[in-house]
Amino acid sequence: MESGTAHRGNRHGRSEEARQAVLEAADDLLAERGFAGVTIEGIAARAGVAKQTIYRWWPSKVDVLLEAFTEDMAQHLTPEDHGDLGTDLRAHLARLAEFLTQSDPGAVFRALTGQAQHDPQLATRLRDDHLSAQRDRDRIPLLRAIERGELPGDLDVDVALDHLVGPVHYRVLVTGAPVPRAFTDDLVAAFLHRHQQHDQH
Amino acid sequence: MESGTAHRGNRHGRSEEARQAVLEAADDLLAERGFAGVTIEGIAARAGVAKQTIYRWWPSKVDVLLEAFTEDMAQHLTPEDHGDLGTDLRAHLARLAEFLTQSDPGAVFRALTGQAQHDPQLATRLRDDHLSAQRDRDRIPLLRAIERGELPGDLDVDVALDHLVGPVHYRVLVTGAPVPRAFTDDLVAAFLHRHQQHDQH
Amino acid sequence: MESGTAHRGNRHGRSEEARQAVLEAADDLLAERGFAGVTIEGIAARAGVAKQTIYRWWPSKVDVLLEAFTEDMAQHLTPEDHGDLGTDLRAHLARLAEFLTQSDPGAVFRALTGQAQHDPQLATRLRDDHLSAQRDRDRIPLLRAIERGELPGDLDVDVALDHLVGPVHYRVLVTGAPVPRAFTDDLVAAFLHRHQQHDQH
Amino acid sequence: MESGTAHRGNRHGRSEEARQAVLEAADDLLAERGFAGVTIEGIAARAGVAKQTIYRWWPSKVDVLLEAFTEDMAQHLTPEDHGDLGTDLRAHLARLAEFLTQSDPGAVFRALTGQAQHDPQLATRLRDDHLSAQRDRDRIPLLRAIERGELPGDLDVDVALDHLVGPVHYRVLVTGAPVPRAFTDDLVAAFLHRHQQHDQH
DNA sequence: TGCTAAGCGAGACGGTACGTCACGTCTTGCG
DNA sequence: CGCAAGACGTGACGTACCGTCTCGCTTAGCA
Repeated sequence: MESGTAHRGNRHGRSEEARQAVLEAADDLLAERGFAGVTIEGIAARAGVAKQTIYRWWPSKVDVLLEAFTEDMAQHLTPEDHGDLGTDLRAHLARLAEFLTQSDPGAVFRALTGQAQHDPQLATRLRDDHLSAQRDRDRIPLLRAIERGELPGDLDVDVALDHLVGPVHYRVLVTGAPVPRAFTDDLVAAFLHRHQQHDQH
Repeated sequence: MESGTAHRGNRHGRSEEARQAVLEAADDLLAERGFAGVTIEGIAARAGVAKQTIYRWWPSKVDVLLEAFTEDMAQHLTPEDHGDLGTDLRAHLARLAEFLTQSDPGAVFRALTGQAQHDPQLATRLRDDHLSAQRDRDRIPLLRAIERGELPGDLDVDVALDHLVGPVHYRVLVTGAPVPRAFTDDLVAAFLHRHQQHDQH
Repeated sequence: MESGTAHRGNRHGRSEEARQAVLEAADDLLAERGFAGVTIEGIAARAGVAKQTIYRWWPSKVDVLLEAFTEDMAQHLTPEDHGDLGTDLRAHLARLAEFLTQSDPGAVFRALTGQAQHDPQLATRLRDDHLSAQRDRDRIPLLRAIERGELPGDLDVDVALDHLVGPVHYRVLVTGAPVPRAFTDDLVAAFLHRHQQHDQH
Repeated sequence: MESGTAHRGNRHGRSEEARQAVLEAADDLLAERGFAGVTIEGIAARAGVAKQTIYRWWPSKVDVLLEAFTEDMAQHLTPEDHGDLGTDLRAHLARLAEFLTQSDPGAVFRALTGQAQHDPQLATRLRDDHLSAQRDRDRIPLLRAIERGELPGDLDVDVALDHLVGPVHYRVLVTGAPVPRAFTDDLVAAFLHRHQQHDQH
């Protein structure tokens, strides 16, 4: 885009080159030195970019991380359709656990969620711009199951979601315990046991 | 002990007066200005204490908050015994929700948990020194129920706990959604439905 | 040069405005509160300048004073030519005494010379960068007199200078005795008596 | 004195042991790290003495150094009587030069004189308590010469002294030039040339 | 084909907080 | 009652980043 040519200084708007360098530098610094080690000065130095260029396009360092984060999130965590609620949920929760505990964008998510505890504005932005989209994706298997008649039509989908993904986030953010497949499968089992007992077998 | 006399600087060690002033100042600053507004300089100024006195006894501001937090936590969140699992759990989860969302030490907990996402050492300390004690308290109603025969002896208590308190923490730390009594009661209902089905109806 | 425009922070380097404010503040503080009262923090506060700006350009407070001193010194203490050795020397020594005991830059000189007793590096710098230039100026009347034939060509000019200015510095730095015109005139008389005895009477 | 027994804590007055340890520690620190490296805390630590013990007996670190200095000074620099003014003066100035440039107490003298440029109170104390005694000793050869008739009775002895010792101090404190025997002998020669010309032949 | 305006790198600036050092005062318990 | 020990309030140190600013270079699109 932008005609594709690299350039330093022009009148066509921002340099895509600089933007990418900033996002990568921020990601790298987070991985290498943790959240506190991400500083505007550090990003600028590592990206070979002027501080002013960062301030021109991002209000703060969390915004840089948010943008870096956004690019990666949707690819992961879009649930597939296996035609069966239990299979869908087991697969999705397992992917969620792996995303949160293993992936680089998962690390960014944890850092941003941590920072959001200190910064209500960030919390709001994180929820509105990013988590709500993810919640929408999370909802898909349940809505499909309702359509299929596997779940009652009056199910409170949001509460159901909290029961399913809540314990996973709790382990990741609070106890630090691992989130093995057995744990996520058991969550799904509990959920199905409650809401599908009469339909089962 | 020590006959209770206040003293400022002597060979018996630290001034209890200064210690209390620091802890209170840190708590107040967290409540008023958030985690970023808690500063060693700010604590010192508000507590009427020298910076050096803080550095003498606490390695960092999170250690001050941790100590302040410890003093408050146990009082809250020790579950009572109503002789009935459902009643115990409903009461305990409601108290937990209220602690996390309404109380001052709950705010400290959220801040420390947030910071722990950036600082693995803090995460470890928080879990080992504080959360594990709370987990032990959380376990009490379940263990009592097992003794009473209300729950099967082979129940995985830790997993059960994650199912119960996980969604509450998830709402508090991630979605920011409120945690009303209906939500916690429903968590308990789901739990009882699964593990006490034979006794029900 | 540079068209003389003031500027605060740009790639051409430092702000002349800030530089002047720092030098003046340092001078003022020395005059008002003495050497111990000259503080980087104090200079910064009085000059309305950030501490970092001082550290960026001067390694220590003595360097600030040295620079402030340099600006003032040459104006004073450049000997005039009266065409006569005795007149030249009497005028020059009187000016020196007045400079050392009465003037602000004289106070800076005393402070720096005092500090140089504690700091050999400063001593070297003070001698090489500043005192040697002054010694060169001091030498002028003697060299002119040699050219005129008033003094023998083989006179050891450096030793002669020590005889002339040494007692003045001694009173200023050590005994604290006043240095009246009679004292400096007498020094000149002693000097002329020794080296011009054939011309006398 | 003090009954001679070493003691830690008693009611017989101060501990001579502690006093000596403090003076030695101060001297050592001055030699090893310079004036800025002499701190009350450092003296206390090295002497194995409590800070309070130092503050009890000395108002400041310069007082410690002053006391250490006093013990050494008189031994040096008491002029001998050779029966001849020129011999007396040449010997005395040579001893003075050696004291100032080579000896440990000479280093203390330079440090204290340096500090006196920043601290008028110290300057006064230094002059009244120490330099005036030395001036008295310096005067002896001249007074003896006046008695012997080698010098006129109306000689201004103080001015004469300044002419003799001033250039030596100037080299030591200001230019840092060496003070060889030739320099001091020449000072004496100049002095004798002026005041004894009629007696010479 | 030069003019001109926007994005860029560089980096100085006024600030705030950091964590350290030494100050001089104090309070205690031992000898 | 002098002493060792050492905690205390105070204030300056020198450093790291913050977010703002000014500058000169580079480059495209317009004149």
